[in-house]
Amino acid sequence: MPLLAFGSADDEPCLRADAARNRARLLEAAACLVREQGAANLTMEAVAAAASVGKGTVFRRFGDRTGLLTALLDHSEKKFQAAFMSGPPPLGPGAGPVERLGAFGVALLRRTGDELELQLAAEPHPERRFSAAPRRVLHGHVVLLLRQAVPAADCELLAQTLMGYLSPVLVHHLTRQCGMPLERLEAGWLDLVARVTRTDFCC
Amino acid sequence: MPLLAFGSADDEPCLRADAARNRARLLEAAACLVREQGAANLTMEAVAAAASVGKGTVFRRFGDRTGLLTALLDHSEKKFQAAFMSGPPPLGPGAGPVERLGAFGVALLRRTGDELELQLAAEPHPERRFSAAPRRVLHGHVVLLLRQAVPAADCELLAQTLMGYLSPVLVHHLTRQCGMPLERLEAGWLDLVARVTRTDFCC
DNA sequence: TTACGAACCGGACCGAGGTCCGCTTAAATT
DNA sequence: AATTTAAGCGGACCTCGGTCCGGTTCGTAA
Repeated sequence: MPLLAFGSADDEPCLRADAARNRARLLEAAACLVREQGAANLTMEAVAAAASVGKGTVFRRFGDRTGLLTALLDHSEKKFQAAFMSGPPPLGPGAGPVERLGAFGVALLRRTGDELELQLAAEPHPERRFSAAPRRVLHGHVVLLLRQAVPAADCELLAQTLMGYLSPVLVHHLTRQCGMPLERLEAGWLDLVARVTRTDFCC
Repeated sequence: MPLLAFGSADDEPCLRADAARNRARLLEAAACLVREQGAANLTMEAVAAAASVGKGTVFRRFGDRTGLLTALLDHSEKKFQAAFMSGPPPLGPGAGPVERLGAFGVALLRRTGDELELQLAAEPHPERRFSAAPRRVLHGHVVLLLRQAVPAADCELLAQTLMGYLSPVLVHHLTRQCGMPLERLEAGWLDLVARVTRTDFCC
């Protein structure tokens, strides 16, 4: 019963030395291939070959294509999570929930705008689309903010609605296929947040 | 230069007799297989075999897997379109835009609830997800109603948001994976419409 | 009736994601 | 150093969506 040391630095622990080395080589090779020929054209076999590794190894380590792409996005993901969970306001704690919600969407839109290729290619299969870890974290955060802003509403559903607006496929469609500038999406987001969180039934 | 007669009854015209016959056989075979083993397990080769037809024929007729599944949904789709475009209120013309919007979502949620399997399996690839014909029709209708209800808003974006709430994958996740009753989704829709279309900045 | 050409057909073929299983090797134990 | 064992490895293999192209058939027009 071997006891393995913790992972060298950043991610999940307990990988054997050779496994960790291969993992790193695979990620590097994948990133390189994505740079060269785009994420959409990335094939698992090419990654394996570029890393001088068997195809099976890729799948054992990352599960499937989506898993590999997601791993490529992991760094940016973690950074973003840190920003809205413990960073400075208005994104992080310290501002009001509605203001944070606005900042959250704008920041996420910009990040998605940058990594669009990867984000699109990394979209999980329908069954996992809402249960994938990164999505759950973002969703949970939105729920949290909504509960503060509009406690009376069905925040689960509202959060799903808002998250839908920020989904990579929609951003891709609106910016690339419809030619909208990202600024319009940002304005749309702020307006949406304002409408959704309007709690008063005055008049 | 042969001139072909119009299609027998319902759909696109100008199919050669044998082609039309094969098309019908394929649809019937596909429907049968879906009934028997579920839409998710439907393979194109099985459909071709069940219809006693070559594989190439299936793809020539329907383009791809999504096209075939979409064709299976075509009847229900047309019926639904007729209902909100020229049917009785509150779904059809005659009621106010907000009321129609509410009825639209509720009706669509119910329809999706029924055909969930098929709707999921028929989801187009990311590039076409928003440009597929059925989606464009529904989206256009929502835009129309929104322009009447909230002319000052960015109705394109608002419509995308609302459509996102009604997307089959989300409905599947909420009802099947989270166990929410459809009624909750319907209530959520009505609330969402109310929030989004609230036009007054009183107080 | 015959001849013609466009539309159609079928199934061999390809590419890529994903699985499987016998072999190898890192690491803990003695 | 020798032993043990679970984790890791690789690449043959499978499935399935999608393409291709030589042969066939339908519909038309002479």
